[in-house]
Parts: sequence; structure tokens; C-alpha cells
Amino acid sequence: MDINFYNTLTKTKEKFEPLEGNTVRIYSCGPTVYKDASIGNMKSYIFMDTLRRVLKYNGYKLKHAMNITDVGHLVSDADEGEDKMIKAAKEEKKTPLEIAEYYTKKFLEDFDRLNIDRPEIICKATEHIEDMMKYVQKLLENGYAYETSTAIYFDVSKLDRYGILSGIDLRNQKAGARVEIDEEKRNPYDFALWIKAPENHIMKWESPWGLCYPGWHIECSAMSNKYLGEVFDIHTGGIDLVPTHHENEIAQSKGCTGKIPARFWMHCEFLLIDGGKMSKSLGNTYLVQDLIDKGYDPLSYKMLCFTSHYRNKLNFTWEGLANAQNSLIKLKEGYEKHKKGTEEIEESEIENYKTKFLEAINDDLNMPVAMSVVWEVVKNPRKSQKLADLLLDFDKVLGIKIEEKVSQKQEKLPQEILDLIEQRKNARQEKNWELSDKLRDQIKEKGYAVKDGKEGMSVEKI
RNA sequence: GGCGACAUAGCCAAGUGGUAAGGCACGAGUCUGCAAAACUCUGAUUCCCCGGUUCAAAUCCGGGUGUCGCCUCCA
Repeated sequence: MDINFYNTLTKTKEKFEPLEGNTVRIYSCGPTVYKDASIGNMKSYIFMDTLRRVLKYNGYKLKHAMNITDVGHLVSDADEGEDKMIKAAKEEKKTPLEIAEYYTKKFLEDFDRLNIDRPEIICKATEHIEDMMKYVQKLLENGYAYETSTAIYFDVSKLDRYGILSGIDLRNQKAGARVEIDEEKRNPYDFALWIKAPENHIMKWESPWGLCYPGWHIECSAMSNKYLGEVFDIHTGGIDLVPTHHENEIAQSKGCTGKIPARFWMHCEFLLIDGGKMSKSLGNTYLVQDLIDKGYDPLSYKMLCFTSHYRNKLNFTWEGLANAQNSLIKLKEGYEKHKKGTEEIEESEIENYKTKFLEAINDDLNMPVAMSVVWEVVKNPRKSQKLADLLLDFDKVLGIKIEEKVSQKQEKLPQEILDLIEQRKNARQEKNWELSDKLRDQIKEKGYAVKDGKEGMSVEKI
């Protein structure tokens, strides 16, 4: 079956086929490891994960690289100001390396919690300084770069067109409108490839142009070129990377190899919080850990992401997450029922489900529609092991650990509550319903809900 | 100021010309000493508003209103 992906470069859905053989080469822009990654960041990596899984489900092999930016990403794009890594290091009184290690570890922990399939290659900027230097050298040789007293700059006027991805027209842009004009720069949109390090700069490397550190964009060009070649299949990232980072990657690549580095450019839309932007000042920058602390299974968040399309903004609310968690629990319960089922299901019915599911995921990762197929299977009144197997098959794409129970934080019950439960058990045995209900109310007042199931009483914190 | 996106039931949302997917919540019923859970059933004569095109529009066109985002760092 054909796979169609939306390509930011052409603004249309196009049929996807690997450029070479059966292996899909992907590059994903990874994190700058100077702070915790939010659930907003994770939306983008859940998209990346789904992309990987869909391609694998279609029988492709993957060669996927993701960078870890541990140097060079400045706090401002004006080629001035501090490097994010160094700023964080100063604030936390650690070395940049310690900062990078700490946040990289935490970042990958979140991958595991969300069951995000890791890229085959995870590459750090600081381990590819040599490659970047060569890349800069090549750009200078090709006449696309020039040296000033502060940096090596990319000359955007040398390109036939700068701005093909975001659609900006440089003629409409006013120089110095936001960023102070650097007299040494030839064009306002010229960006730094290689920055000359000030005396007290911590992270710097010996280079033909003195002690320097890399610009933000060069790492992705150098590393994608190294691991995936001059032109690879898919480049992914958050939608915010389109106007600056990816535009500059394309510029660098055109200057170096003459080619646009990736055939498909896929971008994930942002997560909104309560209808607005996630920001530190509003105190709504939630982490995966915050979800866990509030008693949610991180996979509930993944489930929430599947209710909307990756190219649409998703509005995060705690109510929405609670909904998603409920549906995740029901989904898993539905799987268990099918697993124990003994009814017959015709092969054609299974095939029908499979086709519908595949059509959805191959249509630019339409997970909301794919999920509706999953629910059809879950809610099939005939309970069959075959349907359980089918759900397990679908889970290769979803990655929600359908065979595992939802993990909710369970705290130990206080002795006080345990005593009340014991009293209530006795009351129930004596069919003293009045006392039993009274005790249930008491327990509820203390913040715990009692449910009487067939296998006895269960208690959970409200 | 420039650019862009979106507006579909209480909430999260699919659907881009053929007569409104799905999930959660709510409500009703079954069950249970009651409650919860579970199971079953149920919801938009209508897709922000006003025009237009068409046999036919949530879907296309024009206008309006509203929300949000980007152009600063962000996934």
C-alpha cells in the first residue's frame, strides 16, 4: 500500500518511497540538553516515534539519526549572547559536560517512559567538532561563507533563494527591525557557522580560525551528512524549527553539496496548554515527571496525542489527560477480554481491520482514524484470541504496551484507613448495611474511595 | 507592522463536494443490600456568522467575527 506524507517543502502530501533500497534514512532534530524536556517537546518525539513505527510496520528498515545539542545553541539567534549550555552550567554551578550528561539521561528516560523507540544513531555535537570544521571549510572554499572579526558567516545572498521552506521573502524583511545590525555582515539574514570564542569562553576548540565554537545549525548539517549521506529521506522536527534552523540547514547543505539534504521535511505542531502557549511565566511547563506525580501513566499522554493529528495543535488539559487515561485503561481491558475469548473470527474480518488501520497510518500518520479502527476491534462483541493478536499487532505502531496494565502511582494505605476497612468488612459480613455505609463515608472523608467488587473490596486514593 | 493556522456535541477530536468517525464525560437501563465497577442503550436536522457557486457544501469562493501561533529562545 502506498504511503503518503505531507512535505513541508512542497506543502502537499506526496507518495513516500525510500531513495535507496528498503532502508529509510531519517534525521531528527533532537534536544538542546540544558534543561528538562517538557511534554510539549515530547509531542514532537511521540510523532517521531510514530513515524518510525509506521515505517517499520510497512516493512522498511531504518537508519535514523538524532542529535543531542550540547554546544552552540545560543540564547539568542542574533549570534550574540551566551551559549545555552554554558549559561545553564553557570547557573547550576556545574561544567557544561555535567549539564549535558544530566539532561541527556533525563531526556532518554522520558523516551523509555513514553515507550519511544530510540533512533539507531544518537549523536552529540561535541563529538563531531572535526566534522563541523570540515563542513565550514568546504563552505568557505565554495564561496558561501566569509570571515569577520567575530565569526565565520554564511552568505545567504549566494543562494538562488533563501527561505524555500518557510516561504519568507527576504525583500519584505526589514534589516535591523529586531536584531541590531552587525556592520561586518553582508546580509542581515547571514548566520554564524563558526564563532570566535571570547577569552573567558569555556567551550572552545582549536581551529584554522583560532579558538572557536560552532554555530547552532552546523551540527545538524555535518552529522546528517556524515551518517546519512548528502541526501536522505526524511528530516523531522518541531514546527518552530522551520523558519530558522531548517532553513539554515538547507542553506548550508546547498552551499556544501549543492543539494537540499532531505527529500521529505515533516514537522510536528505545538502543544497548547489550556488553549494557550506553554510558558515558564504561566507556570504551565509540565514535564513527564509531573504527569507521573499526579498519578498518570505517561502512556496516557501518548494516548492523548493520538486523538489529534500531528500537524494540528493539540490542546492539553488535565481533564483531557484524565479522559485519555480512562480510555487507555478501557483499551487494555478490552485487549484482556479478547485474549481470554474463544469465539471464532473470520480471516476476512481480520484482514478488513488490518487494511483500514494501514490506510489510516499510511495517510500521513492519521492516528485519530487509526484509533477508531482500534476501538472497532476492541469493542467487537465476539471475544477472540485472534482479535487480541490483532491488537498486539497494532501496538507495534501505537507503542502503548497494550499487554501491560496501566501504571498508576499507588501509595500505601495509612493504618487508619486499613482499620476502617477491616471494620467495614465485618459490618458487611453481618449485613449491617447502615454501619457499612457510614464507614464508607468516613473513609471517603479521609480521601479514599471504596468499591465492592466480586473479589472483595478495593480502595484507592481520590 | 509582517506571516500563518484554526473555529465541528460538555471535553479531546476525525472528516476537504454527496448528506456528520472515534474516545472520554453525562444521562437511562441491567446488575448489586445501596453505591462504584462492568455490560447495554443514548447525543450535533447540524459543523462560528453572513452571502455566493453547485443538483448537492462542514467541505469550494467572498466578506465578517473570534481564538491561537510565529516573526526573540523554544519541539
